[in-house]
Amino acid sequence: MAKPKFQRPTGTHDILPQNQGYYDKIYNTIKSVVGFYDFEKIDTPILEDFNLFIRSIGESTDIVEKEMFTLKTKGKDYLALRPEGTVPIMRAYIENGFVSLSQPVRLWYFGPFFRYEKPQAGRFRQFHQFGMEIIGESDPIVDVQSILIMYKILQELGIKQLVVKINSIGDDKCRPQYRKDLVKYLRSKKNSLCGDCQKRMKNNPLRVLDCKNEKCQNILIEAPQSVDYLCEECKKHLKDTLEYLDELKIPYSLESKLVRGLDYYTKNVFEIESTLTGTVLAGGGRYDNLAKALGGGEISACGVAGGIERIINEMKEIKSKPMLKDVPDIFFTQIGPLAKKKSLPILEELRKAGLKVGESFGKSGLKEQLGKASRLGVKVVIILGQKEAINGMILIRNMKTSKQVEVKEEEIVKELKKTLKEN
RNA sequence: GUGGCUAUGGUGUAGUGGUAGCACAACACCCUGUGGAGGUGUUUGCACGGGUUCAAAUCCCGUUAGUCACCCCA
Repeated sequence: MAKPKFQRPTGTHDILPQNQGYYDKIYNTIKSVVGFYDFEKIDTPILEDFNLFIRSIGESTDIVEKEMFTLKTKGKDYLALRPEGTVPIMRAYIENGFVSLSQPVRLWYFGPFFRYEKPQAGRFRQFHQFGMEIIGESDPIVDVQSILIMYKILQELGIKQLVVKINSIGDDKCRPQYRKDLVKYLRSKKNSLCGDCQKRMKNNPLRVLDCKNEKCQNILIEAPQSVDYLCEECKKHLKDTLEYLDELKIPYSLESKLVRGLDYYTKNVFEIESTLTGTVLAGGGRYDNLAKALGGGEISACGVAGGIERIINEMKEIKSKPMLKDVPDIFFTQIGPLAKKKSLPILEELRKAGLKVGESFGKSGLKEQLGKASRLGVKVVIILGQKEAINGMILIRNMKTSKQVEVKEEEIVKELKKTLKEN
């Protein structure tokens, strides 16, 4: 590397032209799928009140404890770069009075998010997520719709080897008892747990469940499982969810140790994983307590979010093609100063007529210009030379047949359309 | 926050202590009037800072950055 004076902050990326096609393809795929399911797009600010996230995500979660980008404004507001999408949307739902709309409200989003973490595969400080939230509905069928929609989007992007991992972590009625028994069990084995887990036991005991330390995993084999503690309501919710999934023939596995790091989840939590690479491409769940935590009412909701960069990695892995750049059909060449002067207005005329035209005005040699046209693979080249410019004529060259005709300047649009049609 | 690995033109690479090379790309000219070519030429580099040595791209230390793993997560 030279020694650039400035470089990107750690964990951020320039999305280069050659990668834009992936973002475009994902965006368009989402748009077409969620459009069918009647979702509407929402964009929330990238900056939010810092406390919004503490209230909702949980004070002792990693996201809040160490992963937020925060800043103080000149007016002394304490703000944070949004680390995830669900909480701002719930805030917007409450703030904009969406309770009075017909429920549920279905919203989707696509945009950048920020977490102060050490970058590694599929994880950056600025990354992109998209997601869907269904707010104001408690029926498990919308949980399944969330899963289905995400599943279909991934499939339409070419990612077919997928499995849904699902669990229920209960609600306010049944989770406290489970937590109590789990802590009791863990405490009895405390000395065999890893250091991290001893800490988690206090702050966030459910998190011990997905510790990857082998010793901890061995201890957890005997640990109480959340599904055994579910109250009638949560149990039915999970059972219905699984039945709907069976009906859709979506492969899933019940993962008693799946928890997820955000405090606002209740009942169902799930992840969609690539069986090819083992990467979690999307995750989500139900969050019936979030609205209340933010000062709204009792509002049931459910959502799912996907990581764009992880999906792009996966697409590259399986050679799923990005969206292709659309190339012009026509290329404009000019020779001589008079032709050059006339070329801009003519080009404008062509643009207005809806034709896509390439050019290389900086070049003067016809050979070079034709060469570029040829490389682009255009079908038709317009040649405006000195002689033609004086006579008010213009040449249309068919690149396939190498035949060219001379037409009047004012008939250029008509003649071009005719030539394109013939090809 | 912890640990492993890596760092040579724009890109991809060779160079294991002794003259920094190759390919592609870019640009210019051959060439202001007809096709992806060719020829000729030009530009661009050892991440940064220290140390060892007669001599460092090469060995050592530090920094920075990248990457991978842990933590956590999309």
